[in-house]
Amino acid sequence: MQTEERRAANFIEEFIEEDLAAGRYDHVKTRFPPEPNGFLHIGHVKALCIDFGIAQKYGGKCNLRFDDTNPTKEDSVFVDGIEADIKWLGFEWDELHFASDFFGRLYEIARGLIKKGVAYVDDQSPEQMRANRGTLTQPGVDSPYRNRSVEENLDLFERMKNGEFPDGSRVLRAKIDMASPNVLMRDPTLYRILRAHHHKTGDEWCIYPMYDFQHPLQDAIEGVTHSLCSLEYEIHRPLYDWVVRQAGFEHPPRQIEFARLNLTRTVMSKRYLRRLVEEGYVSGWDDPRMPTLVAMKRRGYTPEAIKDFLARVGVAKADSVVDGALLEHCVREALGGECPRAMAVLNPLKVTLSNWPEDKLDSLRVENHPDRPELGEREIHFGRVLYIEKEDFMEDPPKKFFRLSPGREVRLKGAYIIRCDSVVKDESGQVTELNCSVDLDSRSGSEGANRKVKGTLHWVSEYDAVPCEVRLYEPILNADEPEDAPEAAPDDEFAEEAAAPARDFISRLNPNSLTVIRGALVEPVIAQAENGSRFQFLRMGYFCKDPDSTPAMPVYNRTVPLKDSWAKANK
RNA sequence: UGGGAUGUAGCCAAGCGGUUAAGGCACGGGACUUUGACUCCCGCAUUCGCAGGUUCGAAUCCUGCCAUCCCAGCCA
Repeated sequence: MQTEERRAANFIEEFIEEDLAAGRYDHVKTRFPPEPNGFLHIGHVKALCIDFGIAQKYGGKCNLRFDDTNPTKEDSVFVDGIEADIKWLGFEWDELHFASDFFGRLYEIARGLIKKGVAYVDDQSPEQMRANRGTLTQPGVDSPYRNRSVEENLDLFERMKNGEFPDGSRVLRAKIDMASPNVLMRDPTLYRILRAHHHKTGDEWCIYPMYDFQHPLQDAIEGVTHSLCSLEYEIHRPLYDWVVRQAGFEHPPRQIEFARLNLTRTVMSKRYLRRLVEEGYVSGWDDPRMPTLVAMKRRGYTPEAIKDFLARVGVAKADSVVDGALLEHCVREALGGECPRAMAVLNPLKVTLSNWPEDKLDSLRVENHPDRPELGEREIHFGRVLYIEKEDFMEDPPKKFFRLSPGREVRLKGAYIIRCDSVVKDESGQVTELNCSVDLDSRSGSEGANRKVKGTLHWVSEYDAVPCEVRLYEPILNADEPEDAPEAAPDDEFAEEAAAPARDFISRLNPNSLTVIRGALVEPVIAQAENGSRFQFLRMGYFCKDPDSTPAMPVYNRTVPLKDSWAKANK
């Protein structure tokens, strides 16, 4: 192996190496700062991989910090969930912090800004503030309360804290520049009055710091050197720097922004995910169709697959939408070498072998993995009646159909070669059963098995078959339509809703995102496995046993299907 | 119409003035195959949003234009 010099893998690492080389920092410290208002999704994992990955690469540490400054949206169940998710991924944080543990210190820093004359209490209503903020093209105008004395501001701010004023009646603002072309710099709010029960501080506080005040200070307090965040915070950087500088920190952290992850046919906004859960479009945050980590875990994705995916996606500043096929590829690659194989017939078609004695049972040894003999073998049984996949039989097959059809032969994996002699149909003409004959000399492993046969099918004997529920998934959103027919966007005055796209994302939900198959038949190993167990169901994909399983009815989620060039060719 | 950012193949993404523009996914072709899987070969941008300019030489520098994203929460 040749020596490999450490190279910056992306622009963030380039910046860091420049900083290190220039002596601006002599170490690297990062942080992952979620708000505990929901579960982590794969978009967060991109940030996680960057924050933890960079700290590790440069011999530094990464903190986990909860930015819990808005008690109306946060809950400790999310704190627990996020911690569990990060551990599941295999990351280890250095220090664990809560912004709320620093409310006292933040309050003192705010008082310091007031004393410096760069923060003031504003009595304007939210409506007045909005009106006076100006627009993107017009400057704002100063608040009539902007030039209060330091003493009055100090007094008012303390009384805000003491609960003397109703919610929303006053705020603490930074005194910067109401005419700034960057709207965020037009005297941003630093503190608001909010009576809400906080998951950690309870009712101790009735004023809470805003993100733009808390976040940079918390970074500085923790000694973060590089504060990595997504692109939408780019405009906040001047304010971030302003706050840290005004607070007098000597070693200001450097904020660097990168593009967040988007995936095709995937909902990634926390607000929409919440809506899917609350309105019952999915069964919960861990519904396997969700992009959350709890859902991916339940579906059968592994931490390695997810991290590999993010490594392949890379880090850059261009807005992008990554093809979900890349994620699936990473999942298959991670599972392919590991998962034992077994057979499951999702949509059974009964096969009766005319030349096989009624009560004769052959015991067969089959490999658990084609490339890993150390994974051993298992025993399955072959009898007169067995089941194959409905889609593996066609009465009038097209060219290149290598499966079963009248008069044709096919190999049953690990067993015998059979030929279809006749077809049984119901009144409506549907094929309900096949009569086949076995080549008795073709038992797997024997001399007679050593001949070319068009196709090899998976199967389960009636003797072995255990009923199973199988759940198949597709992306939660429909494929993008070529033309986005714009729906009229109602002029709504609610800022909260203004972010909603013209077209309701609910109308884009894929009606086929979940298919439940109740009549599947599987081998005993599959039925008896523990929840969370993974198998490759031969030719059908990777599957993971769901916690909904009962002793009477195992339930499996399809993690991802196998590639299927036949299905593709048929489209 | 203000400010901040971004534009390299179907999708990501290297490239940082000097021979034929990395790599992955997707896609197409072939080999192998008791999984139409896996694996293995081969192919896949005369061109870097567009137009000019500088230069012996430009995806890389300059100018202009176009497109897209972000910002007017007492959310983060």
